[in-house]
Amino acid sequence: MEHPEATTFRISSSMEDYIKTIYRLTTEHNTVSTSTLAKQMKCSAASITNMLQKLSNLKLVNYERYQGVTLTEAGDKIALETIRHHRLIELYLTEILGYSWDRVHDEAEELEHVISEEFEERIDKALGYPTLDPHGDPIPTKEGKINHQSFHSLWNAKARENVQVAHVSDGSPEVLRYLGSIGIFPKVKIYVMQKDSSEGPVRIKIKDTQHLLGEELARQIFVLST
Amino acid sequence: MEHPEATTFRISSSMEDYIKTIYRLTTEHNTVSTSTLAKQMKCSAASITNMLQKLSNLKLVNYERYQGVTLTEAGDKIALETIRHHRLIELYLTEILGYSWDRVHDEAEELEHVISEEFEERIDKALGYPTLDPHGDPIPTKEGKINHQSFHSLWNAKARENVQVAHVSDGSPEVLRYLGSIGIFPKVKIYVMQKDSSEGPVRIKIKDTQHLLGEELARQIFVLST
DNA sequence: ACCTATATTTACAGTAAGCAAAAGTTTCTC
DNA sequence: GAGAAACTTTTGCTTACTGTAAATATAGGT
Repeated sequence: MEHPEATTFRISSSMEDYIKTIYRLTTEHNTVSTSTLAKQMKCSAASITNMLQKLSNLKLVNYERYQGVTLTEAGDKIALETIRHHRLIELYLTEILGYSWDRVHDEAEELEHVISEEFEERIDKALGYPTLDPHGDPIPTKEGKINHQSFHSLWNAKARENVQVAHVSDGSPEVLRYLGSIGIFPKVKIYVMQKDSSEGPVRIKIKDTQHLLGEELARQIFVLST
Repeated sequence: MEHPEATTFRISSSMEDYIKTIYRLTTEHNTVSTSTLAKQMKCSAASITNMLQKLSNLKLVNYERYQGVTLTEAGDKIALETIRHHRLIELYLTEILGYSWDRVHDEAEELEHVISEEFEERIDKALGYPTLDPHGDPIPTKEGKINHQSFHSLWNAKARENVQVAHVSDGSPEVLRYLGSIGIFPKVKIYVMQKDSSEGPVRIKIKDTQHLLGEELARQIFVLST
């Protein structure tokens, strides 16, 4: 039997953004510090502390002063709902409305907080119940399940390896535009030609065309060995 | 030569809602009172005064204490932009996403404040640059032109008149569901059979089926004589 | 172990909304 | 045209979020 445990209080857009960011950062490190959050959210550390105290009172995060923060189960659920909205919207914008993939993030960032359950369901259906967003990131299910897959980044690939793009970071429009221009999208096959030192660029081949990618770029491309 | 006169300050969702409401009410009466606004916006008169002062400082409304309010040209422009968003979204939700017409208002009310110029353009295009929303209300152009047409309401129709539905009020989901259930939509032809006193219901025929409509309902249906 | 540098929190202040109650203005009525 | 009623504004307080500056806790180096 399910135990809905419906949150009775109102969750603001702002709170959703904090929770989403905490979710992302706790998948990389076990716990998140105030200053890390401040940097990510581009706001002062004091504001972070303030919000963490509020979220802690609402039992959405586990928070002890000076000790960093993690999400509670309730917080996790909210994070996944918000991420589901975000990624469904991103995919809808590219697939149905013809957006280029570097434009969808900012639009989704706003829309994700206001769409209704019905809107979510209808675009999910229109998209054929997809599992990946335009950048290759998994879309959580309505029940809050998500496929955590840890790919290695192209930067760590070995020379003479055949790989397939799994997903790319969706943070920077410039990066996405460049990657698109050289044909890097999820599912695309790449041959790693050369990877000399740990500092020099990686040389790759996509459909017979060679490219050199610097560290910053290569680190944002996540691949699967084939 | 155009004179863009771009507003440099930030217009909040809340301000857009006030402006939209003032717009609607000034088409019915020349000037709008604080209390009328308070009733429409379901908030206290004090809050209205407060916001009118703010909007007045931003030169979006003409406001003199105790004397009611109207929109300035800049305010009018914002109202029309917001209404354009609202109506395009409503139409998109019904035409493309399959919403029933009684569900679209609340969703549009939220979305209208957050969509980008690009979103607006893309749904406009997807809809084939439409001019009417699902309730028959005109969609302002991007330049802020709108077809003001004053129809008479079905309540004032004469017996033995053939009329065509032009638009219906989109305020109440219950009303819209009922009207939909008896086949009343924009463009539909109605024959007014009987209209006795100024109080009794109006008897109409739609596709050989008769219906009786009370005053409150009939007043929300606007028609064109044919 | 102590002292300093860094990280975090507290305290206080500002903006944007909102409401109730008090005070002020207009309008209606006789 | 004076008083009452109705409406509007002012005042003062509340909530939500954000920021700066000062205070405090933790952690690293010797």
